[in-house]
Amino acid sequence: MATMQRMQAKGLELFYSKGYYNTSVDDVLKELSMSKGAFYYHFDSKEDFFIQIVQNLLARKVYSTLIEPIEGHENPIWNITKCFEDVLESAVNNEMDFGCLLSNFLSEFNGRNETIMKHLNDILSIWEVNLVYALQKGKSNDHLDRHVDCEAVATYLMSAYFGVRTLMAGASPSARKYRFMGQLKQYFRLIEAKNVTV
Amino acid sequence: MATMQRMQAKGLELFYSKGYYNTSVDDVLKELSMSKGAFYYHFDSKEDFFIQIVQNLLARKVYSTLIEPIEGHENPIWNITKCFEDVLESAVNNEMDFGCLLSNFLSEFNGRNETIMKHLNDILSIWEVNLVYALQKGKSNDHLDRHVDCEAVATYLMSAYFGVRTLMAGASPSARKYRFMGQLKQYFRLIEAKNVTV
DNA sequence: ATAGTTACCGACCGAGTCGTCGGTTTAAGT
DNA sequence: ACTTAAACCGACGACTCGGTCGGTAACTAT
Repeated sequence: MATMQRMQAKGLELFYSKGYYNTSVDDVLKELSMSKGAFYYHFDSKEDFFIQIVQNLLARKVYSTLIEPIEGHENPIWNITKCFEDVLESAVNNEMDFGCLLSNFLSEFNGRNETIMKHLNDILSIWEVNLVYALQKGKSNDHLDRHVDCEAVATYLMSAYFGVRTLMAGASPSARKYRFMGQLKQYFRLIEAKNVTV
Repeated sequence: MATMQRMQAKGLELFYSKGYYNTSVDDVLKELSMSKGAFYYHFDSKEDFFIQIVQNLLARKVYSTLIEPIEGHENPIWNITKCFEDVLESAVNNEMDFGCLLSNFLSEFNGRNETIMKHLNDILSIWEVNLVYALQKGKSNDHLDRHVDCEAVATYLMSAYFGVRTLMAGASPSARKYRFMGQLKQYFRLIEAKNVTV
């Protein structure tokens, strides 16, 4: 049991830094000083290994970093702002960012592995559903303008988040985070209660 | 000459659909019915091949689809809206989207190949510079509110674009494009002249 | 004691990878 | 007709990859 978890944790770490196709099973094993036999005792294949990681580690971490923080009955705009701020700050500090992982893996597997894409899309849609739900609750609590299209806002927020992570990977992450958050806050003023939107 | 260009065009096509690390030189050669000899006569290595493609094809296409359309003295907001609309529409129709390519490659090479990352970042920063310039010109032409932070808007727009492309790759691209563009237009109302922003 | 199960080892296989190299064709120059 | 060089061929080497398999040590049940 502990072995499986060690393998998964290290696997996620390497897949995160080098990508799935660019990380070999031997790479993972070498870092753990373990053998091929141990690996194939616990997992059917490299793909199975990855899917286990997605379900056990990625899904839970996306939940705890991107979904849980925006639950509750407070103003969803404030919650989402705080959530993005936190997660981007940890990204600046080179900590593992599970939302970014999701976005990277979506790019890497898109059109290349249907099975894995399905699992990733499941996580994506859970995030989406929860965002929409949080926004709708915000509407009924009079935090959001009642003309707001919650699905559209959710799509827009997910886009913006994925995009800024790609961009931050390129150069000057700190400056880009700052600029991005500034504009996001501007955007949020639009959908706040008391503003009229279409 | 013609041979090199055929190779590069096919190379871009395959790297786009399968990724760089997941496409072998033999894959490209097989589709062209050409030999290893021909390949290594024209290019030093697979990496050299890719860099040539980036400089010759990707850079030019990014220019013609994302930069040229927003040049000129008209309202940059209108230009950018139209530009994004067009390029996302072609993405919906499964045509090759060079902005998306840029974003995919940024993910794929991030932390894995410094040399290639440098070339990609060059293209990225050309796009950024031109966006900022177009926005600044819009400010002096009174299309944009004069309090707008052009760098921040550019960062935000690039983020949003990259993100929505990642998201559209997942599922229901058409619906997501529609929702995204709707919110983008809302955002643009904020930075138009006559609105006050911070 | 013995038999069975769990967890693990690591040599090995075949397929595929990038890149090399000796050789061939084609076309132009003299 | 002869030389030369550009363009191209494809077998091959060196290596990496995911995955297999026969073996083994430790523990448990009987």
